[in-house]
Amino acid sequence: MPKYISIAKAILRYIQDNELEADDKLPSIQVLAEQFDVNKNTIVSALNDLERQGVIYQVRGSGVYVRGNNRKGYINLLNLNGFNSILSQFNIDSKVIGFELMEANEEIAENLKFDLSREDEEHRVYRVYRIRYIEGRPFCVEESFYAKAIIPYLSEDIASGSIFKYISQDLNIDIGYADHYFRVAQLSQEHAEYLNLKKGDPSFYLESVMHLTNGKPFDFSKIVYHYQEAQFFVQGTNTQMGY
Amino acid sequence: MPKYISIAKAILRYIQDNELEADDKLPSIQVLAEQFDVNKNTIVSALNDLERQGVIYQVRGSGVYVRGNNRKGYINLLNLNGFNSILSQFNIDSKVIGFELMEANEEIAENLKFDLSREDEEHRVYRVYRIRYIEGRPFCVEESFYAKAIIPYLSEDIASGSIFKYISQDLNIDIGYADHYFRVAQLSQEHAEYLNLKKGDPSFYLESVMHLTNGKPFDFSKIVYHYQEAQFFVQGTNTQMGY
DNA sequence: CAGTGGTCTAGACCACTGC
DNA sequence: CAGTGGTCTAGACCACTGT
Repeated sequence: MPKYISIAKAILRYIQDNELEADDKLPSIQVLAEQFDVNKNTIVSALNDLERQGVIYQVRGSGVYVRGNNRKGYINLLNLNGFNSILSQFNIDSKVIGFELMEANEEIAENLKFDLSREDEEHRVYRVYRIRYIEGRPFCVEESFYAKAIIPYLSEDIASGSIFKYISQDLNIDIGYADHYFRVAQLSQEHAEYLNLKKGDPSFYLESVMHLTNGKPFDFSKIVYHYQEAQFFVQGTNTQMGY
Repeated sequence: MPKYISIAKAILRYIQDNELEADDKLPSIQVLAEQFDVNKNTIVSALNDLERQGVIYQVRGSGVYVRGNNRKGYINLLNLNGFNSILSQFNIDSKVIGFELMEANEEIAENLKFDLSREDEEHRVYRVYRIRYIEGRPFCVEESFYAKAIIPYLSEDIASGSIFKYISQDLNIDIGYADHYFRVAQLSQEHAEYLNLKKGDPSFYLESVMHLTNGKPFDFSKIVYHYQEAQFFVQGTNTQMGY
């Protein structure tokens, strides 16, 4: 692991352990460089990483401050698949209600960038259909498709836990980035039953495509959230690049 | 403007002008450094910026690739307030239905971090209530509160255009970061009328707090989106910092 | 193994804040 | 004006990809 990442982790731990709140000041870059015995630029990299994740903000000429969110009960949308798993203070549990190895249909192929006209390509996907619970309450219904070409093995047992953890830690596959698309929709009868709601109730509908670090998509997911449990937040940082 | 920012802009323009698509390859860092006549590290900074914005992805040992196209008709959530305004290919129009200078109530004070017990502090905010149209269709109802201490002047006329542009370009105020909180809700009678929908219809409800680069919040907004028009996307990048 | 991205250092200079 | 963050350079070395 690069120095700047482990330093970023250490700073994050420092913030959490000392229960620093929003707008509390961190030591200066110079001091941090001395403490960690690295060059100033390495600290700058670590801080840029933390800034990007919404942990801190930096003010030129002044100092480095804790950004700290946030409202309780809101879930970081960019956190969903294990990304930036800071503050994932929730107990997540899963019940698998469908599991199979199947051929990709058109929708799946498009999102996972399969070329269905090629015979020599692996077009099978693991389909995982599960209800996820947060602190014991039904939270969302998730239908995920994992490219077998990239995820060679998956089982119902694994799917009942954290698939993300299995992929990144056991298979040692590097997850790179994800695209999330979402909108509001109305519940179908089936989804309503799983979520203890009524047909036609509003719902939060999310589609995600996850990619490896080399740009290959390996997971396409469709998730229907319980509208009373699903409260999200996203932290944005300006980039000077507008216009 | 820093070199790496203008280089990032140039690269983005290059991608757009040449209509590069997802997974197309960019010149190597070395080549870019020669072309722009800067040090390799400056190119690295520019590319990191573009990566953070979801424009490209980098593969070690291989090259730099365009991350590219999102689905059409989806709006970048982090784009809403002028952030990363790449691909803002929409015509946005506004009709002001309420405008006043008022005292902050508790909710506003909390979000803008006013200390209401202090007599010497400016607690007034500009309240802007407007309907926003996208390509002529009602898109959302927005109620925004701008801290007068930071935004000294605002008018109904300005509010009918882009307030963001006014703040950043005319007032020359540096916008730093924003927190977005959202969930699904049901429409009130009033909102339904503005959006040409029915009371009780599902809606996408967003609250945002925008901050200056020095961490001071200056805008608190509550936005109700038309559930058929509001389709969003967010691009996430993994950070190696999980767990 | 040649080419490419990723990290790190040492040092310089600049822009800004706050006393 | 001292301190702090922001940018940039020159150069070194490492990790990985693809042929």
